[in-house]
Amino acid sequence: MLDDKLELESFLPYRLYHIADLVSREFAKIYKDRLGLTRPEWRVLAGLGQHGAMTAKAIGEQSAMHKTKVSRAVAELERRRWLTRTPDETDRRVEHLTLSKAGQTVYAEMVPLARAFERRLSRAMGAARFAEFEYGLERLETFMLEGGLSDE
Amino acid sequence: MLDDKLELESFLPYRLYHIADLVSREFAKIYKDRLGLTRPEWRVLAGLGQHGAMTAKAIGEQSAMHKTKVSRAVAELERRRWLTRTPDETDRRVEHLTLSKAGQTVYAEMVPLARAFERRLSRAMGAARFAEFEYGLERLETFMLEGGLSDE
DNA sequence: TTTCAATGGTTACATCTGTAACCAATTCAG
DNA sequence: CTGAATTGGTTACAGATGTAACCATTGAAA
Repeated sequence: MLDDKLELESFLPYRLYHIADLVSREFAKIYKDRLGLTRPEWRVLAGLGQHGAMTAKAIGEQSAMHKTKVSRAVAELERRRWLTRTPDETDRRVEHLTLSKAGQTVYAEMVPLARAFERRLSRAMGAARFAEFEYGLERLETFMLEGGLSDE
Repeated sequence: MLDDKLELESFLPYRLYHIADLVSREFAKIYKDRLGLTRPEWRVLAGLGQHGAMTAKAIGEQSAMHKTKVSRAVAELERRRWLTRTPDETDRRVEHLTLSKAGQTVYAEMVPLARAFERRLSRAMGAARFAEFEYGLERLETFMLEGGLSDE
């Protein structure tokens, strides 16, 4: 290929972002339709369902969301009574968030949707290639979080 | 793993999106710092540099951007005199966009930055794994654009 | 022709996101 | 202790994005 041109379609950062976006939107369509969740709300629910009780800060860390995003998603889920806040006994800045019964029900619906979606992807790629791909992501993530930052 | 819980950190759509975001932001930092470009502007420039002259519509198709995003990025690049518009001879709705001299200079600066960044990723993953990973993306993309849509 | 649907592109509006400022509570240093 | 710096969390504001409405032009049908 010519050295003074760049083929956008095969440039990895572009490709990666584009495809991630396709996948994410496609999946979001599913849970938005059936459960009325936005992506941040889905993630909060996923965190609480998985861990039982978390602070807003912990949710942000686990799911890579900005604290304002978490704050807003939590407020909305609380409004729908899918979670409740419990003040921490010893540190009154902190609130522990837990899913309500209703929230647990929604979580129980969202898990199989997620599994099914992932299974579709895995099948489309082939299980072996899927695993290999996940490992590639692993490497990429490690690199980005560690060394990637400094110029070469 | 328990069947009624989902491990967010290893859920592919989440992982994929998160890592794509990391990569994209990291790369954006570079060209924003050095060239003062937003992501949509970078993509428009990439399209024009690669193809010479395009309509706004074609740019949107090549780089997977909504037409309003393209419209705004083009307006900004025009304001900086990095591209010019030429009305189509036969269809007066259409404008052909081309890089100005200044625009070509910026393009010439952005290409090596892109290559260098991609090379860093490739090196971090190992060339073989990188290629395998690209192929995985390929499969994923095909699936999303074709069959992925219908419920299983 | 004349009319009506479709197309390239821009703009108005609502929504979402991040930055920064903020509040209350807590911790740490002197 | 007391005051400054830190932390969990919310909110105000500004910027980016998508949806929908729009304008001008073209194509197709009657």
